[in-house]
Amino acid sequence: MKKINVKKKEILQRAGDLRGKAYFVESGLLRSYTIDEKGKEHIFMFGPEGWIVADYASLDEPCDLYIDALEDSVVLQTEKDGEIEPDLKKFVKRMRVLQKRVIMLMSASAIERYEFFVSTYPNVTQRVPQHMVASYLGVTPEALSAAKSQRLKSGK
Amino acid sequence: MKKINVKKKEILQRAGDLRGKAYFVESGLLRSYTIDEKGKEHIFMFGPEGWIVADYASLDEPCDLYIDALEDSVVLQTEKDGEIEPDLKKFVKRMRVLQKRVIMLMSASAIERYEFFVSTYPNVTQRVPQHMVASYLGVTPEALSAAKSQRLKSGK
DNA sequence: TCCATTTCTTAATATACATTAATGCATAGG
DNA sequence: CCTATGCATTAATGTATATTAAGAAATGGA
Repeated sequence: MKKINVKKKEILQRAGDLRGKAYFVESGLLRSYTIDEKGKEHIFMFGPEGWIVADYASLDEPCDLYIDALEDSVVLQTEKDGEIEPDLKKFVKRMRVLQKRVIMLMSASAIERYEFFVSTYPNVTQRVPQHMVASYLGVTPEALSAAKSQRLKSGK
Repeated sequence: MKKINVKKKEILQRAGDLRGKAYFVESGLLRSYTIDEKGKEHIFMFGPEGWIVADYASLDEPCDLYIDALEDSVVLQTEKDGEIEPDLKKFVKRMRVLQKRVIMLMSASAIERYEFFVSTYPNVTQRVPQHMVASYLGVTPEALSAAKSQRLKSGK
């Protein structure tokens, strides 16, 4: 637990980093964001005073998010220790699922969402009607059906 | 902590309910979802074996989500006690923000997202450039600008 | 078994949003 | 103070997805 001063535009963490920290914002403003394959930024969250900004990658996984400062800020930096309780660990795991879902909803096309869904829930895909999958993805059943048939045509 | 058998199509929880429970799925399949003003369902998550399904409303707030069973299931129902630690409480709060964000991204138009953002971050709106707000909302700066000017024309 | 209902697909049309481009304004830094 | 850069807006065009509608296949309940 270390108090640090951060200058505007300073980058605290990059995607791919291991051992990401958690940042409690005392004053100023942080943000976390991803950069997609096309180089486009997608802001995951803003962190004004009183908020906590962190990547919910597990301890052993690389981060998905960049974190930087939009204003000069004072933040408390804390290690995401391995010593947290099992209850908390479960929460972190579920936060990560949500984090990925948000990023996906902000940036992915219908077919990309579908492929993400299949990899997240491999054994659910065959157990629910497709219109429910569409509802989960945030698209209409018709759009999902069309996207899937298009994928088949264009190889694979 | 109570083990219950749930029949397919049985509804475990409705939006508006107070004191929502958390459900650990031993076998079968649950889902949680919202219903928007137009009556359209938006599935928030599926809960196959091993997953936990719950609404992240605080204890004193009404739930946002319906929870029902897509297959005959066996679930452990646990009270979301007030006796959780402060650390966990913070997590629940942040889960709720994410939950609302996911629902919003699945169902809301650009201008609805903007209004949601302003109410979530009232004191951030004026501190960040609008193109960053757009990035947070998952729309382009141009689309946000157009949506806002359109709202002005059509009364307020 | 049969019928009603649900589910999936396809197609025509509509629409919200993305993309691209140009312009004017504000701002920060030398 | 001047200039380069970032920012917001507007407009023209393109595209992915929504909407609406219809029909065929699958499913479940009586």
